[in-house]
Amino acid sequence: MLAKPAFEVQSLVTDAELVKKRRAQIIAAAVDLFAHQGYYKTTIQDVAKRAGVSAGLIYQYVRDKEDVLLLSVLDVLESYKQEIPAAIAGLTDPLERFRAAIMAYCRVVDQRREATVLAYRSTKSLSSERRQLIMASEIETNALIAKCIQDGIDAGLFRDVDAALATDHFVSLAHSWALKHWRIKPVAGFERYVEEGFDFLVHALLTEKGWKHYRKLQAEKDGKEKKKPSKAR
Amino acid sequence: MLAKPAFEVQSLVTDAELVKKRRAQIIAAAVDLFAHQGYYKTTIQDVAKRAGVSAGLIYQYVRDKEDVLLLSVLDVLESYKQEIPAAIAGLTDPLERFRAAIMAYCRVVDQRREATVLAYRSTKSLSSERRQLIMASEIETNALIAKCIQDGIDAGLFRDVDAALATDHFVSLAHSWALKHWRIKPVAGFERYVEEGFDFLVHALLTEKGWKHYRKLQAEKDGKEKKKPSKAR
Amino acid sequence: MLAKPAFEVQSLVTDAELVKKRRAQIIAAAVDLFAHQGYYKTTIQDVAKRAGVSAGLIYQYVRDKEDVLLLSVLDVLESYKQEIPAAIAGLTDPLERFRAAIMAYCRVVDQRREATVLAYRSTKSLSSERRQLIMASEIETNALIAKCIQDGIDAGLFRDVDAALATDHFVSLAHSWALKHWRIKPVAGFERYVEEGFDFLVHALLTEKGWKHYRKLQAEKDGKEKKKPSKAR
Amino acid sequence: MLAKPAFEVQSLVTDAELVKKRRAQIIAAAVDLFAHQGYYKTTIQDVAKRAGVSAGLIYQYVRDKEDVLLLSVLDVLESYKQEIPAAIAGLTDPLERFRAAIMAYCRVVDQRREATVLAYRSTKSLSSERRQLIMASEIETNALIAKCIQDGIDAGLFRDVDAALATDHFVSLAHSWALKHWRIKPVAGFERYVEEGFDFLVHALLTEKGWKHYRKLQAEKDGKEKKKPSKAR
DNA sequence: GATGAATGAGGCTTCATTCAT
DNA sequence: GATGAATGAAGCCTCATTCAT
Repeated sequence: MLAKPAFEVQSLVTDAELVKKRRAQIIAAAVDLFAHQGYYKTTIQDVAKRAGVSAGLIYQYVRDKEDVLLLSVLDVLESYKQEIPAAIAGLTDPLERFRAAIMAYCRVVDQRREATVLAYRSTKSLSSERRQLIMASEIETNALIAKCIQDGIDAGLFRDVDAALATDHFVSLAHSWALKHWRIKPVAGFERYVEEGFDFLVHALLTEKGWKHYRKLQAEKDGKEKKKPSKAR
Repeated sequence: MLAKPAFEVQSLVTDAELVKKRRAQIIAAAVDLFAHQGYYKTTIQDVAKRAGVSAGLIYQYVRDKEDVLLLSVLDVLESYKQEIPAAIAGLTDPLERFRAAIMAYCRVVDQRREATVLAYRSTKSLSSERRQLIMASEIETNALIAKCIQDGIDAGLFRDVDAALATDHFVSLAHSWALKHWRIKPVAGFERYVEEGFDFLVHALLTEKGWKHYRKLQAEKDGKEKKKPSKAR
Repeated sequence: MLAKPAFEVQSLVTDAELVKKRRAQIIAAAVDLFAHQGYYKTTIQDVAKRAGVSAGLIYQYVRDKEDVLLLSVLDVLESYKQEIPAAIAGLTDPLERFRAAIMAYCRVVDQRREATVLAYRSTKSLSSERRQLIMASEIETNALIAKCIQDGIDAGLFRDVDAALATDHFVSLAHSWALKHWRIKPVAGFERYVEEGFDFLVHALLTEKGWKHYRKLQAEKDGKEKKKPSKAR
Repeated sequence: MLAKPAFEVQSLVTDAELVKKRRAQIIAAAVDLFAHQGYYKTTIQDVAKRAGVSAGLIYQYVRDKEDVLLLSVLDVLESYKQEIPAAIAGLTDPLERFRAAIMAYCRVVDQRREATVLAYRSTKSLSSERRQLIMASEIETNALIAKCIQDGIDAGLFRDVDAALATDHFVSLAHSWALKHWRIKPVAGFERYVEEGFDFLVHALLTEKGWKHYRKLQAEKDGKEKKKPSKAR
């Protein structure tokens, strides 16, 4: 999924349509391979073979191997920036919006679990210049979450905490699912992990007023679903 | 700091004392280099030079380069297992113990920030067999925290949550300081990050009874320190 | 300047006029690039871009990259064969003709200094078959000079030396200006280099009779120019 | 022949004796291959094989392939700087010394004909920094010749010409033997080429006094040798 | 005739590992 | 036990050449 073209990376090929197509091909192969065997253990030949192109071709679309990594990581991060807004579109209640945003974040992390780990591990392998792009993308995503929290604060549902710092706890929730999957999965499936994780953290955020609202929403949900009552109350 | 010898790694040299000394030498150099330039960009020759030994020597104390990584990461993780018990020794109050444990965790992460990132990034580079050792170490550390939480639950100070899952949120707090340092540092120094982070998360844990106790402890602390009142209440 | 079409090089294109035009385009770009960055550091893509054509096009007018080099070097050598006869046309005095020939040689070398160096450096890079063409061209040029010397000998102005061997000294004069430019230029500009160089070498050639004639010509020239009296007498 | 160690090129190996030996090995192979097939057509693997070492080894003694070229060319140029002083040591007569110097120059060029061509062709392939070293070496050699000429001028044997410019003509004589060998060899063997070449050029240099001296030396030589009377008188 | 995307062979270089001293 | 020179496999990247459009 090549969300937003990383126009910063130059290509020798001029046809924009082709560049987009080829890059998608290359990045799809690269994300897959990098995520599973790591950046350094994956050769450009591997990527080429997986993408069904020649090794030389890759160098018509990226400058070097590191560029492939950059594009791969950006591709993952861009998918966050796509999914979160999509998930909260249409929702108006601040608490619901916030919940939906976190759930969407967790969901996309789950869908691209290995890729998320890749993004985590590989940023340091990039040149400082390229690392900036990654960081910028991460900041953008965080801003989406922070906005939800701030809206909750403004609505009196959340305590008046530093939205940016609070954001990190929820972001960590999503990331940890990928990073600590090996440990968490055995004790809790994705659903329970996310539900309980959110429930736990939101406890730290809700005001008295927020509490009532939260319980009402839970009740509605439980009514509809009649299942998975969270253990923590 | 080579806490507990990773006896699993074989050495050609028999003198245990010498093995310990040489490994400490090698690992100190390796952690430093791996943490700053990454595992793959660091050569064995680099490590040898930094450690003040010959490249050949290293192969008398480890099987291959990956062993050096394993020992390096274990070294970092061991330091967690050392610091946390040391920090809570002597404390009896469950809340105080828990707080001290988390603070110690954060502190050691801060002291070895780059090394913590190394541990995070590199686990996947290890062979599955070696990765088990890392995971085992992490589980041990987590158990230290989980025990504190369980004690709090048993004392009626914390809600009856899944201690293992709750542990993760606090562990993430410590790890995030290293992983997201570039983003967090500018908005909050270590002290504030840790204080507010703990305060935020503990909100999600405290029972009514726990609340009163927590406030009393805070008051005592503030009384002693008369500074840095946390913004979030 | 594509003096005489190197008809030996085959082209896929049949229209002779077009071949001539395209080759001139390609060679002009190639000479420039080869001369400045060397044959091996110049890619066909470079040449194509400079010539304003596609890389594929070049292969419709030459067999391979070496052909481009051959044509480039021939182009340079052909310009010698053009300039020298042009310079002595109209002159009848053997000494004047000789002088004019050498001066013309030096001048064209000066005008295409980098290209001359290219011709020097690159002959060995060509296949033996192609090298023959280069050598043949050089021999032709030398013959032009040798003829002048022989005429001088026949006129009793020059000693009865081996014209072919004597030719080399004067040819070296011209070539050295290009080859040793970096060293000579700082101590002597083109004018002085050529004047003194010719004056020096012609000393070795003149008979008693030639001497008188030479001095008369110099006097006439000095009379006209009233400047730059050569230091060597 | 590794005349003077090119200390400017760094090596990873510390043992100076070994560096000298290995470099000699590598350079001998490289000069040979570069001279015959050209720098770009020769691979490092070729050099390694010819030198009887592994490809990796070479990189313990040079930084990159260009360094091998630099050392190769310097090696050739250094041999000039060795031979010329050796040839004139013991001689006192300025004309004899000059003659001996030129003859030595021609002789060493003849002995390392292909290598001389290499030096000529390859200088431009070097980075500007490395090219400086080559130029410096060439200037040193020229200074040896220029000194001889100046001595001849001071002794009243040679005309008062610019010694540096006159040097070039004689240097060209030596170089041309290598560069134009394919053309000259068929018409004149080395002996005749050098004898006549020197005789020709020295004509341009001698004063009346020098002339007499030169003829006397020639007579002595002819008396001793009773052969090869030069055609030019 | 012209284009330029695609190919893939091949070279330079690095570096984990070995082993003779 | 320690050294460090030597090895050689392997990877990134370039670029001459081709060919479908």
